[in-house]
Amino acid sequence: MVPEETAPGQTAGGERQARITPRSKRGVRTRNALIQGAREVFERDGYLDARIVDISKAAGAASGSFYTYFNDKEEIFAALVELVQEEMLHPHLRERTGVSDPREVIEAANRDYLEMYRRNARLMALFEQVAQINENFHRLRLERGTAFAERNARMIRELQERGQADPEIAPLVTAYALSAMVSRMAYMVFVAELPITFDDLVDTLNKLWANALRLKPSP
Amino acid sequence: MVPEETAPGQTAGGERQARITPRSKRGVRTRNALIQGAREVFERDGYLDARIVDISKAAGAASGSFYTYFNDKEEIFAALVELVQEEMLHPHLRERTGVSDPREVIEAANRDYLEMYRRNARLMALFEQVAQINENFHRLRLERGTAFAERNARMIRELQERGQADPEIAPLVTAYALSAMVSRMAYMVFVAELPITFDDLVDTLNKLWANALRLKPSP
Amino acid sequence: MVPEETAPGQTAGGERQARITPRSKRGVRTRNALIQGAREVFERDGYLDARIVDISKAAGAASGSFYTYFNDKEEIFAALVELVQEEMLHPHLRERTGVSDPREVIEAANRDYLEMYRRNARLMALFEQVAQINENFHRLRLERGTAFAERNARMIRELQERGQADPEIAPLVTAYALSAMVSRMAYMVFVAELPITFDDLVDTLNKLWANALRLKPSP
Amino acid sequence: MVPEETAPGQTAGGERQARITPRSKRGVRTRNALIQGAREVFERDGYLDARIVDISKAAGAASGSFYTYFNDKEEIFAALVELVQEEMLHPHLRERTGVSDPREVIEAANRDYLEMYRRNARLMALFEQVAQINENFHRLRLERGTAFAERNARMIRELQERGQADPEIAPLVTAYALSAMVSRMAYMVFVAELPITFDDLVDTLNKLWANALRLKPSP
DNA sequence: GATGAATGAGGATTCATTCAT
DNA sequence: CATGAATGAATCCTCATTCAT
Repeated sequence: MVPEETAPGQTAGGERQARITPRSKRGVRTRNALIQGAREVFERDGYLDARIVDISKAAGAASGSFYTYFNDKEEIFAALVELVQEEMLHPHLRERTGVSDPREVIEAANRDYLEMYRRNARLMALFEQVAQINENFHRLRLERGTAFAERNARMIRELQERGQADPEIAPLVTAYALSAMVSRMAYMVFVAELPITFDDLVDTLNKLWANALRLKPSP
Repeated sequence: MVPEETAPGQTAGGERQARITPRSKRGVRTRNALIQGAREVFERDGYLDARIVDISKAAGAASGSFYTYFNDKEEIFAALVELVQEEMLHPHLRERTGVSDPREVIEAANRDYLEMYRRNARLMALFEQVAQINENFHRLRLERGTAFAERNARMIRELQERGQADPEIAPLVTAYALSAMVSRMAYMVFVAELPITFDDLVDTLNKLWANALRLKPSP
Repeated sequence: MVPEETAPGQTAGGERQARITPRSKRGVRTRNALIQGAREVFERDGYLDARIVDISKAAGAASGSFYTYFNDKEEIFAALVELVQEEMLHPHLRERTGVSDPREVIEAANRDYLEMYRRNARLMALFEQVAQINENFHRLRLERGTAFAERNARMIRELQERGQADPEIAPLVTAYALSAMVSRMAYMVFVAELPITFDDLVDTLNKLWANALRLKPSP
Repeated sequence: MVPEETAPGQTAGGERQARITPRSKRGVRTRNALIQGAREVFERDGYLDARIVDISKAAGAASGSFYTYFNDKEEIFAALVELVQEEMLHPHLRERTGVSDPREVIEAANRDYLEMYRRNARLMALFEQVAQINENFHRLRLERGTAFAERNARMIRELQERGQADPEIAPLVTAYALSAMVSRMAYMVFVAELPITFDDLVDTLNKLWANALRLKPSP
């Protein structure tokens, strides 16, 4: 029950002269190589120390080629984010049809999120960093988080109405807070490498969610 | 029940040519002016865009004077952090002797933290940013957080032993998680300006803490 | 009585790898499109800011195609000049056979020149600019001007011999000077948009010519 | 009787971050060295091919020092123009008090202008070039020319009123045209090196002025 | 100690020209 | 012939750091 706060999809920010979208096969190859190169360099050096030349070199291209497809670091970062999004959310798609026990839904969502985070730890660290550095991505992440929290808040409200959750807690604030808890812990364990096992993390977070909402125990 | 994760105290990082500690009255004045200038510029432009010249100018000093006292931006930032620490924690000092109800202790601590965060929002935003940018401050914040979480974990363990808290939850992970929740929410409300009132924030976070730990209700 | 100083005909400059002269119908079409594209872009952006890619794009061709026909910007500019020359001089062709009164000849020539300049103001501005930028076109324009001035000088000398013009003035310098006056005024009115009406311009320049040469009044 | 159209004095164009005006003696020296270096390089390579590094090098300074005082080539060019102005107009100041014969006034002015032009031919060529390249200087020159022409037009009108000049010619257009004639000829002789002697040039231009205005002969 | 100018390495960006398809 | 992407040399510009006064 946490935001996919990490993966901005829309273009973040204002445009300058839009660079081309490759028409030829070769163009597509180069553009992709650049994005992969960017990923490599970003993950290795961080956003700030990533230089255009290095990205190009990592892509096996000349530095000028970078500008065929992107205006600057921010733009290729946005492209990377977009590309990586599916990749990251993919196993999230495992169908949970038929699952109706709220506790189970929440637990599965948390686990999925944490697994995704673990798989993409370096990338998530990068997103975290860029959100602190770049206004556009900062905003984007907030918007994601908001959309997500509103969905969760709706769920909490329903549970309250059905008498299955603590009626005293404010749904929206709660939704934000519990998501924040999970995503921040994911950061601390998988990026900052807090020595906590995956299972302890999942278990504890799930229990905390359940307790916090005062969910009725599963039958 | 949250970390003072924000205020590194030891000098963060390795040494180069140590700059002077001012002896003369004039020296002290200049050094302080520089730190205040740094604060001004950091808060206005962010850590990355803060230029040494601007800091010096804001301090009414020549850019060369900067190097009389500091080696670089990182060093003056550390000095700023050190200076600001007391200022930030000040009203935290309100004595809570005699308070023994755990719920009350927790609620007071959360409220204090959130008030401090609100008062120093710009500075906290800055610390958050720098922790993402600078290895040394990143590490420092983790250490703070760890020390803090361990203290909280101890408290949780004691409550569990006294039968006052859910025995199922792992104390350390829980301590980390709940602190993370509070500090992250502080960021989102006071820095990102999520439209949530202060009272709603405090209330909800306190309830979530209490629920999460399954504290027995206050008598 | 002014130079067609604007339209270089010979190729201006040295040779490199000579590009092809199109044989196929398609080739002719592309080459012409490029020249028209060049005109468009030159007039819009000026010579300096005109980029090969833009010229090609304006021609509906790929940037590589440019080099099938031209080596560089200078070369296509020369081609443009050549092409445009006829276009510019066209109504100049109005026959003035039988006209023998020198004053009338001069007045007609001036008027024709000024009309041509007005019609092609953007192009003339461009030529003026390029002559200041490019050595070859600079020289070319001088040569044109010289040829033209010599012709005019001859005319002046004849008038002097026939007692119809001031014998005191040096024919060649005068020829240069009066031409310069007319062409520069054309620039100032039609390019720099000095607020002077066409008729005032023609009239005054004609009177100044007549006065300067001390032509006997028309009978 | 020609414009000092060549020497813009006000700052030409919009500003960015204004660079410093040197406070120290050393600063003044460097700034001047840069302007002299600019002059050297501009005269040698032309405005377009002048590179910042070369200007700095010619000034015996590092390329970064350039930016201490100027934002770009345009700005140092403006400074050069300003500096050079007095230098150029200096002997122009020769008092002509007591001179009242209009013919004499005109002849002296023309001669002064032509001498100035000859002395500063390389610089004047440069100004001519830049006026064709740079919008701001283009405009500036026009303004100068206009102010100048208006003064001359006034003089012509007075002469007409006193019956000393051809009443048929439009004063303003005439003023523009005759100035244009002189300045353009100066360019052609001293820059383009048309093989005309200084005396022939002065004499002829003076005669053409006198004729054009139909000045009464000097007594 | 303070000043403020000088330095120059470092990185971004453009665009003419080439060349494989 | 046409295409359009790739190349990389050439400049511009910033700013941390040094240093003479």
